Amino acid sequence: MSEVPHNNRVSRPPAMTDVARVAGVSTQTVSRVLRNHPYVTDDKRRRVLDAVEQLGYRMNTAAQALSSGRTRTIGVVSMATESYAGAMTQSSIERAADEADYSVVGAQISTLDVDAILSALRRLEKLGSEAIILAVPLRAQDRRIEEITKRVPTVTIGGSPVRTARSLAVDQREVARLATEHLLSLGHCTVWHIAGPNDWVDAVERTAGWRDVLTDAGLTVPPMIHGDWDPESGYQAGRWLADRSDVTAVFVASDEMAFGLIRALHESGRRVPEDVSVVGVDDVRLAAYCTPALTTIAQPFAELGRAAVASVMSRLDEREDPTLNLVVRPKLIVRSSTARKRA
Amino acid sequence: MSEVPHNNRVSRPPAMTDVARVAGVSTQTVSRVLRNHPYVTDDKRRRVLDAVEQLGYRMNTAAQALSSGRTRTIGVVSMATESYAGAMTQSSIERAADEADYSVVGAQISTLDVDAILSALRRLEKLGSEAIILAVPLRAQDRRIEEITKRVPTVTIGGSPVRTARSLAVDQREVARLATEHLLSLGHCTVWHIAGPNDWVDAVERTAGWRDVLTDAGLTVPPMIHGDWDPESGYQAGRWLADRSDVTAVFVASDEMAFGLIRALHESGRRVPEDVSVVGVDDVRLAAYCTPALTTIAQPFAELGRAAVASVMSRLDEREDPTLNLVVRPKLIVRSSTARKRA
DNA sequence: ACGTCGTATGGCATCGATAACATACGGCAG
DNA sequence: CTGCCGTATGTTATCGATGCCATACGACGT
Repeated sequence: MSEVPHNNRVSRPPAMTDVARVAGVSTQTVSRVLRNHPYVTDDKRRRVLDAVEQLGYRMNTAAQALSSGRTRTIGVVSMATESYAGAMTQSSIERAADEADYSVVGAQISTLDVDAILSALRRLEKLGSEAIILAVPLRAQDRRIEEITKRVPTVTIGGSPVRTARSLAVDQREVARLATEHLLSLGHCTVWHIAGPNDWVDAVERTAGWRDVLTDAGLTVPPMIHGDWDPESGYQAGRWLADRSDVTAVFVASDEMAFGLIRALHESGRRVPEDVSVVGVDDVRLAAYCTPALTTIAQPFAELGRAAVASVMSRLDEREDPTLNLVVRPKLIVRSSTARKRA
Repeated sequence: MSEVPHNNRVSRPPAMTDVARVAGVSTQTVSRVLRNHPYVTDDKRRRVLDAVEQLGYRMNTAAQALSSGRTRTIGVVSMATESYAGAMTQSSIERAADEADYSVVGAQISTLDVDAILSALRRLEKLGSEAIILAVPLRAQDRRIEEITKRVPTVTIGGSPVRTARSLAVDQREVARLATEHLLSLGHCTVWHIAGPNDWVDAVERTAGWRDVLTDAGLTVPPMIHGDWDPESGYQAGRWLADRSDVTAVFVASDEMAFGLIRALHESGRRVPEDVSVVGVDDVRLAAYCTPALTTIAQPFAELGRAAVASVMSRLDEREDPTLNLVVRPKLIVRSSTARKRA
């Protein structure tokens, strides 16, 4: 052995050989103890554990990954984690992974296109992610993406189903249906809609659900307005809607835009819910506390994140996927931003 | 060489030797090309790159980490990333790290105590994090934590300064001062305070700042109420405050609690801002769009996250820390929840 | 008494990349 | 013409852990 190790670190943290030497066993036995393999006597097991304790030894993840081919890491591709839904999902994924003793590496994309997603996926694959959770609202399917998801077990959350991946999502048409039917049931003649951006599946699905309900009921479908999820865009939409006295019910694709809308209506002297009923989506934490308290559709983000982790875990362990029959239902929460249409 | 590699994978992804063989050079040359080392002729460089392209080769991170001792990974310990502040910080860190071509592994803790933080830190260290960003509002100092931060470059965000780590934070006393002085300047006789939990530094600092301003002005310090950051706790506090007619100005330690408070006041028939002025902290996205639009103290979370990354990066590269003279200032944003005290 | 089996343990090659060292070559100063 | 130096490239040991195989030992059935 030369004086200086090739990577030039002078004093290195204890390695398995150190533990083995102190415990008077082979590295192989140390390895077995640490991974709870059978065929180790209690005596040696104890000596190894003592040595580990004494040296403050912790296993080198890189070496383990290289040798075993397993990284105990899952990758998460996401977008807009600073939004309520994004943050909730991300955070529940991390907690669930943590419980399974897996680490999470994130790859955030800032633009919603195939190239961005691809580069994120490639990065995660290179890092050796054993599984990937794809939590982007991508609509397009892409062959190159599917190639990667064929190699590494993938679950998509809320994105369009990649053919080769398991897909978990709240049914966004159902979300729209709940909202729209709630408004119709209050006697409104039709329901207006402030949609999210067209490249988000969720947005498109909500729009479709909204349109379906109206069409099925034989009602006219009012022109749709597009927002960008930001409250400001809801506000702008509201400025425009406030002038039209025939607007009495609006389904807004997100709570944040909904509050923007309500503010605009308020400023124009149209009261919510007396003059206009508003339903949002997400049930953000402030929904119940702003005025008026917002009627909205809650989505089980945390459950979705947990389910995503459970699903990929089951695939890694070659167990049956516990989420196969899982149905995550959106839920209408009626508060004070909706009311029966005035005569 | 045996037929089956020891880790039992049948067809492995291309390794550097494969690239070397195809390009007709040694692995060393491949390595040099990939890391832009000098002393490689253009001819070979091209052949290597071609081979890389042809094989779809990507370097094995685990092997690289093991061999070089560098993981290009930074760890982030955080709490409550589903809150606005947490999500913003986390997300800005990831973006900044990404630009430096570093990956981020997160370690979320669910309880705010030294043991939780320690185990998170240990996990990150074991994963080989080259640097750690400690974004928890821990108050206590702890020797075991400092031991780790001595080994791996650490920046704390918004936590109490660990002696061995660089600390970045918005001055929370200043936050409180801005809020309290704003309210006093509107003619209020004193300012009430809904604080955050006592184990959060930020909360304690805000309380201290609030108390200082009142004391310096020779005013009586009203009893303080503790919340838990959740809007509901602001609401509960509001139920209690609403009965006291001498309450005309409240500084709330977070926007979410502030909206809870406002709702409670509203329900009790006390108007904001006519009867009671309210200032929050954070400037959440909805602050400007709920009614009344909330006067609040904005904090530059994104800037803080970027600065944290810049700081640890500079230490890894042994450059001068660009954030040494960085001052991140909170900013008062006056909206409609505060008004001059009525005569 | 002896082969067999299950338990317990160690030796060695290996994963994929990098650092350190060795080597080969061409140009240029003396 | 020789020796030295900078460029260009290959060889080998190494990082730290694991898989596979060999081996050793005691118990047990025959």
